[in-house]
Amino acid sequence: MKKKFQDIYRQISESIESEYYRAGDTLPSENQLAETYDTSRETIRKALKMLSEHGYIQKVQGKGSIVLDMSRINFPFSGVTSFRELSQKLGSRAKTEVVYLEQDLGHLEVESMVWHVHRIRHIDGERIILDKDVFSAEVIPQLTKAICETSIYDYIENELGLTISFAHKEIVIEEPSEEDRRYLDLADHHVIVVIKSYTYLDDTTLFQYTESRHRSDKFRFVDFARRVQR
Amino acid sequence: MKKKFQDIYRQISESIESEYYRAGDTLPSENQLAETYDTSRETIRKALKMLSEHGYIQKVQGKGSIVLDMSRINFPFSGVTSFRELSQKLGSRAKTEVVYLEQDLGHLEVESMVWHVHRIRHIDGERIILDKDVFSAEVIPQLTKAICETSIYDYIENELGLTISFAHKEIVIEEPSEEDRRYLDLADHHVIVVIKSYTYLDDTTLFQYTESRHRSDKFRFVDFARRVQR
DNA sequence: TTGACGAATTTGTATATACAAGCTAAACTA
DNA sequence: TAGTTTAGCTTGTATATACAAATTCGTCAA
Repeated sequence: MKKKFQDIYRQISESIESEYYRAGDTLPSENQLAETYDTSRETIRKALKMLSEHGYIQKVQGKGSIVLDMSRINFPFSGVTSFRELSQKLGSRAKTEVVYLEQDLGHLEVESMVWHVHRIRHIDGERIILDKDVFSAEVIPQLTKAICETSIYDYIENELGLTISFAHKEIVIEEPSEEDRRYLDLADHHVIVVIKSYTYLDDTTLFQYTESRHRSDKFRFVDFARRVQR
Repeated sequence: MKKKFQDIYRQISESIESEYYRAGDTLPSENQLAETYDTSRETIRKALKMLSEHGYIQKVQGKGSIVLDMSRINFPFSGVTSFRELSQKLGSRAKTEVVYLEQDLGHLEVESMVWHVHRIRHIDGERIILDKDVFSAEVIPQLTKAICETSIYDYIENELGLTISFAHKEIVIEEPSEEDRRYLDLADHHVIVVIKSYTYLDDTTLFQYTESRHRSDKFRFVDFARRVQR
């Protein structure tokens, strides 16, 4: 199937990012867009719903769809994103170093075989982030240093054909552990920002637990949030 | 209008929270639900979409809608939420103290009249959070100490009839300022978690800038996030 | 001039139909 | 028995229609 509404979403979001539509502008009406893209109004509405959820536009009944100012969202950390995808924005400034890779009998929801991966994320030559991952070996039978250095998410989605779907995340502040001190360039920063996340596949199986340990001065979390209705 | 799909969302979400449907269960099919609630399948789908976005269920094509384990989300901070709404979960353990309330010519997107509100949030008798708000006086003509002590959001939505819609948020770690030291019980915690947020109304007007300054040991950010498609 | 009213436009909700795509389990075949 | 196919279920996408609700703006009247 074509997934027309996703194509339309992509086209309009690109038009907003390239500033063909500017912040404050009103998009063409749903009926106009339906004619432009030779489709039905409902399909347009699905695309606009996505744009609204991702912070591109605000819909106002009776008025239209107003383009929002996306420029403030310059570090889209929200959502489930891999360091690989993030580092593409940083370019050559980011590097990954695998310091530990083992398979053993561990605990991830239930007792079973798991992979342990510890990685140091370098940014501008400094060791800023320590990622400690636990992966289910049932889901990921094989794991190599090369995969860990590039992108595990890429491997899971494109090589294994699995679909990563959602995550529970938690951010807390901790004292640096002995391990943090060894692997990170802490200087005189005396706290660590820890992002703990449980990541799930399409079929709701838990396949990853991560502790992403950040040097506090380099940590920044940016989010776009809609008010939830009660 | 009735907004059937919201009613259905509420009913099903309550059924999940009361554990009528348990984690791992499959909900009745969309066609069955449509018959049960005497409505069309599209209306059911809108309700299920909301449940999915809020982390209640996971939809799997060809299989059904699987109930997720919500129990890990015990401090739903994500989304745009007021301290008032949060403190309801804390019960009598939370208290608000207004330490500053002034109107003057300030800067919120453009030079105009604004309200400045500084509030200390007490939890279990300790001064944990310092909230520094800037409100547009155009949107909120009148503001009293009593309103600031209960809930400004409540006042805006129920008294003024305005609709709070979305926010840009940013979380960073900072050194405590002189003000932080004066107003908070910092003990020997030497960093502050700062949540900066810009909050907007329905019609995309910016009406609030907030710096919510938390003692780091009491800070916890919990989130449910779906993987964004590219 | 000002206010009230109403028509036109825009988004929101509800319903119906059709077919595609993915999963499961029964039926079938070698 | 073991593997394959198929039928029937599930959710996903696309389309069409109808009416409700909110906004905008022109028209009309006092």
